[in-house]
Amino acid sequence: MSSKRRVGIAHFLLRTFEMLDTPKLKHLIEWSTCGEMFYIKNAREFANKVQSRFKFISQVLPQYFRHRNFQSFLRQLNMYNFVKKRLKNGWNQFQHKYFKREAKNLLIHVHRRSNGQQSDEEEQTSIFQSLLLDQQDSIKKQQEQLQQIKYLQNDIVLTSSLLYQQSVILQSNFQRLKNVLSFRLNQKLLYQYIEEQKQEKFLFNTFSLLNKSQSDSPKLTQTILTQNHKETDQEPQLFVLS
Amino acid sequence: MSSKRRVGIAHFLLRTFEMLDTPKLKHLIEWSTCGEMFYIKNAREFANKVQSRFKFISQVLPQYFRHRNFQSFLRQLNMYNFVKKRLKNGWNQFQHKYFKREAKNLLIHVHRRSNGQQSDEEEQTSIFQSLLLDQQDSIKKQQEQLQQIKYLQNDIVLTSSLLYQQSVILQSNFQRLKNVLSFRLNQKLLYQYIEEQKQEKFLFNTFSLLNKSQSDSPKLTQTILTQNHKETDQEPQLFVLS
DNA sequence: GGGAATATTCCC
DNA sequence: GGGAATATTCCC
Repeated sequence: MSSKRRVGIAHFLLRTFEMLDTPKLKHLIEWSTCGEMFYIKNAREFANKVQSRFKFISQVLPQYFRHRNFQSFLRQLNMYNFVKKRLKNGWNQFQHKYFKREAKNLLIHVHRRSNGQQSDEEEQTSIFQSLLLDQQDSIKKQQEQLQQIKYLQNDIVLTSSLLYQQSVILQSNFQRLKNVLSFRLNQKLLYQYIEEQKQEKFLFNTFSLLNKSQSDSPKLTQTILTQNHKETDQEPQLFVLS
Repeated sequence: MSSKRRVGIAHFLLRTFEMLDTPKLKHLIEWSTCGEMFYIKNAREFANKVQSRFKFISQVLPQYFRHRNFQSFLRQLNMYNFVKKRLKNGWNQFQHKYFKREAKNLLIHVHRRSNGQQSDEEEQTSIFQSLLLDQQDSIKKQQEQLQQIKYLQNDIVLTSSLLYQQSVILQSNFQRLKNVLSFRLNQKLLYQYIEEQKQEKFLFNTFSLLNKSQSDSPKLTQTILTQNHKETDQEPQLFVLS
């Protein structure tokens, strides 16, 4: 029956998919949010007809095909049975059952039409397998993202922990200095010191508030507090002059 | 042909799946790492035969079935054509083609055996659809996880930033205090102060080292440093007595 | 070299 | 949008 079919994916489909995968072209050609269809936003510029005095502004179509005619591009889409729709804002919307952002493996099922109509029946099993492969790709990508986030999170926890250590010890230094000063310094110096205390206390309160609002995930804060508490062997409280 | 098949999923399968989904039971019944099979680690306790003087320690089987006999549980697994294997460490391993952690929708294809052998042929399409649904579930769950992690990470970055602010301002206070002291205090007090300086410098160096080692993800540190730098309008350097 | 599929152009 | 001619590629 359909044993004559090409093995690979049509060049036209690959190039078009490639275009859609190029962030720099988002202002001209872009997937819909859900990735089920795509838009061509400015056919003129997309086809590279915009001329600025002596040279073309962009080089889109000819970068991907051997021409710079929007009509030819349309003709191809048509041969592959894409459904075109003209949107109110002037964009062209194109859609195909097997042409989706998250399902590159489905491309193999997009067939060029030769004579009249093409046979609508496909090897359903083969299509399912393509879908499965695409989904597996998605899962793999997400897992990689997760792994990277985890690594970064470890770094962040470490950084936070050290920052907290530093602040606790600084506080402790302040404490000792204060003890000395309370005996030795004159009244004027004490006033200045009190001002600094207020400032410090304000910061500490800010931080406490932040902790409270993180009720969804108190783990990090918990970790930092306990961890450092042990090491410094000192209450991370603020001392009060009185 | 196979039009006689049950509509829903067998209660036994659902309950067993549920058990495996219960973290508190991980010491008794748990999926393998890959989720392709599961283990029962202590048949005796799992079946709720362990008695501590006057009462049963756990209440596993009877929470899910109307009995507390491991043999009955085994019989069910057997009727559903699970493959049993006894591991060296005493655990029981069970496996079924369509009973997998990440493929709950496949459960519909686990059939109870009525007479001799069950028919091995399945509606392949239906199975593919189940697999697709399961994978979609996985993808959706992971996306939600990713989103939550991203939110948390934002919070953490904010926390770190505030902590760093605090430490920089404390350092600056120290600086000012030192300037006063260098005029007013006697020699003995200065010595003590120098000691504190050393301690603080040690911490700061430690922190600097940490930053260096984070070459894989220097973004956070970068953010913190620049952000705070602007706000305090002061070099976060250590001052030296000389 | 040449059949056949795909790509591009032309035109109604 | 789609038929048809031509151009190009692929492959035996």
